Amino acid sequence: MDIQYNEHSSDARSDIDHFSYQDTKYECQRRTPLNHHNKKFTEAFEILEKHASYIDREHGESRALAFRKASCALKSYPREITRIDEISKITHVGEHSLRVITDILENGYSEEVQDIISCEMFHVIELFTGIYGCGPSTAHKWYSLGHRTTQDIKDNAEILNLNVQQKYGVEFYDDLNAPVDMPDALRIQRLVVEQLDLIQPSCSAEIVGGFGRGKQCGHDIDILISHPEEDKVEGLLVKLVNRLTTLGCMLHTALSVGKNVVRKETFVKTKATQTRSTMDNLDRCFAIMKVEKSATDNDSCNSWIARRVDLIITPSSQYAFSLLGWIGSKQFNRSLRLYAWKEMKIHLNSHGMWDHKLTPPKRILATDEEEIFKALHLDFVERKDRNC
DNA sequence: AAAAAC
DNA sequence: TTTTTGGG
DNA sequence: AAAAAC
Repeated sequence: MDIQYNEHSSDARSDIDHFSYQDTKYECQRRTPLNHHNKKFTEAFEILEKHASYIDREHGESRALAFRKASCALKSYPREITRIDEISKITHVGEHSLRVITDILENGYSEEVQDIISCEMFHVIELFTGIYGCGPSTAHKWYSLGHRTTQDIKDNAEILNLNVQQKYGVEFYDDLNAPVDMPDALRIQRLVVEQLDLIQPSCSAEIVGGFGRGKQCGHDIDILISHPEEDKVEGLLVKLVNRLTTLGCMLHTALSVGKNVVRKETFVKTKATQTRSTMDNLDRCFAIMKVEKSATDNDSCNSWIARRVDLIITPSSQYAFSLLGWIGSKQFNRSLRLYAWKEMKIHLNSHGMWDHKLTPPKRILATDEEEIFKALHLDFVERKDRNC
C-alpha cells in the first residue's frame, strides 16, 4: 500500500523482489519492469485486451484499456500471485479480472481466454493486423470478404485496392515480422550516425522505443535525432532520408514534415504543410529499410532484410519531451499525461508542457527527463521500469 | 477514414 | 447512476 | 471494464 523502496538492500541480484506493491492510481507512479513474476496472468489479459479492441469499435477500446490496466498492476506486483486474496483489493483489478485470475489459479487456464484463442476470427485479425498498413478496421473488412491468409491478400491485391503501405506490408511480411535484436538496432543506429555526420556534425541519434526501455528484441527500431543548437535540425530529415535513399537503403518512406516551431513568426503555411495534420510538430520518417543481415541470421537467399525504422527529429528545446514520449511505453505515456492533467493541471505532450493553473497557461521548460518528473512532483522512474 | 508512433 | 478513460 | 465523480 505504502510507497516504500528498499534502496539500501545489500542484495542487488533481484531488486524487484525487495519492494512492496505500490497500489497507485497511475502507472507512472510506480515501477513496471520488463521481467516480472506474473506472466501467466498478464499473457491472458493481453489476449482479452486485444480481443476487446477487435470485437467492437464502439466500446472495445475502453474495455481493452481496463484489461491493460489490470495487466500493468500485475506486472508491477513484486512476486508471483499464489492466492486471490493477495490482490482482491488492488486498484484496476476488478470483478472480471479477478475471475480470470481465479480460473488460472484453480485450473491453470482461463476458459474465456481459451475460447478466444480457439476462435478463427481472432487468429486471422491478428495475422492481418500484423501486416504493415493494416489496422483493425481493414483486417475486419478483409476477414468479412472471406480472406484468411496473407496469400489471399497477395492474390487479391488488385480487387482489395491495397494502399502503398499495405503493398509493402504484404511484400515484406516475413521480414517485417521477424524479430529485431539489439545488435540489429545498433547497426542501424551506426548507419544513421555515419550519414548524419556527413550532413550535420554533432548530431545525437538515440535508440528509443522498446530498446530504449531495455527490451532485447522488438518489431521496429526508433531513432530520435537532435542537435545541441536549436535551429541545426531544420531540414535535416529530408537531407538524411535523401542520403539513405541514394545509398539504396530505403525500400519505402513516409515523411511527416511538420512545422518546426523554431521561428513561429516566420512560419508561412504552404500547401504541403496544410495537408499535414497538426498532430505532431516533429519531423518524422516511417521507413522500411534494407539492412544487412547479422552474422547470426541463417544464410538464406538474401544478404539483407527489410526492417521498420522510425526516424524522429526534434529541436533541443523539445528534446527532453520527445525523448520521454518516444521511450514510452504507450501506457506509461497515457498514465503520465492523464496524471499531469488531472492532478497538476499541466498539459504534457512530446513537444513540451504547459501549466494551466495560470492564465494564460505558462510553458514549463525542461532539459532532461528528471526535470519533467520534478515539475510533475513525481519520483523519477527509470526507463527500464516504464514497461507498462 | 484509417493507419502510422510511443 | 453518470462520466472518464492520452495527445492531436 | 473499472474507478471516480455525482
